[in-house]
Amino acid sequence: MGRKPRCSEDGLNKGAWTPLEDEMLADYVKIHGEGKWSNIVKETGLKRCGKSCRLRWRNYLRPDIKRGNISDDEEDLIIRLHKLLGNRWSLIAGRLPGRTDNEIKNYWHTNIAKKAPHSQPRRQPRSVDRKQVAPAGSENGAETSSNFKNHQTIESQCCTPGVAAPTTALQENCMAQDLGGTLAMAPSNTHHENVSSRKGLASGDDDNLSNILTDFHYMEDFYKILDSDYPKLNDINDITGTAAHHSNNTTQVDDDDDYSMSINGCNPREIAEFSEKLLEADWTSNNCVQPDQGFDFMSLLSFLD
DNA sequence: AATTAACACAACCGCGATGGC
DNA sequence: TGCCATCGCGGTTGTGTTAAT
Repeated sequence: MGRKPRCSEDGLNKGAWTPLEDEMLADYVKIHGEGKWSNIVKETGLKRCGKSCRLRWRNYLRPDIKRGNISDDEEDLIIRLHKLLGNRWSLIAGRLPGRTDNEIKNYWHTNIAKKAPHSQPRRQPRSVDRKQVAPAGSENGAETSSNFKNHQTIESQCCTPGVAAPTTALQENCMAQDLGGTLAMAPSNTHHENVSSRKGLASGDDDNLSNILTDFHYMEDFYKILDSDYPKLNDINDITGTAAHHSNNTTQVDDDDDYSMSINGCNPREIAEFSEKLLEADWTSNNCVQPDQGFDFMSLLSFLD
């Protein structure tokens, strides 16, 4: 719907940015702030489309950008988050202070993906004319990029029509409490677009129960993927002191509740509450972690351990 | 030193989502 | 309610740099 003309039209510049263009863009943002990218052309005379300006600012000019030298810890976190989230680069970037989605995506393709046992090089050797390679979506093209798509990611689980996960209530409940609390530790601010808006993640709305349940399937895989120790969940119970009864008793749910039954003994209301809790953590914004906010990077890493 | 292959990353493209009118 | 402008995202491409021959 209603697409603007491409950047290449209207006599706008393309390709590498010049220092002068960078300066003009930075000056504009300094004065007007981020957003309203399309006004830049009108107000500054910069011959770039708004889209290009936004990208340049977000990926290159922003003052809090940390460039180059992705540390081992960061790489480890990227790998784990990728297992968790799939190719949701912006979400991954949101957990890596100063890193951009583009940078992480590039880093993944050039450094991490090729280390993966089952992955193939992203690009064809130069001897192969790229024009002859089938475009993405066709069988050949899909093969190249599907190394990532085929990853058994939680995202794919999320997108699957909701089916109650076959995990035990105890596991779900414990994971919920553990994960919810841990995620909440991450500094966050609100962002108009969050996980729920993109993927229909639960927001406490009864209509989203299936999504909630799917998300707990997600949690199950999450722990599997991260090689977590399920038996340790008992220890978590001891800490939270709230989940133990679920292992022995089927939770009763109010009759007037839309949740007509408990799911494997796990109270759906608790699931919903957890989901809300989960969503309190902003998983999308690159701004969620500012350099001066003391982001507990190691805490997140240890959580993922 | 010249050529070729591979890498690294900036930038572009198309699409979906969202909000305003 | 539908249209349009805009934004944000993920996938892909282009191109400069580096390594290998």
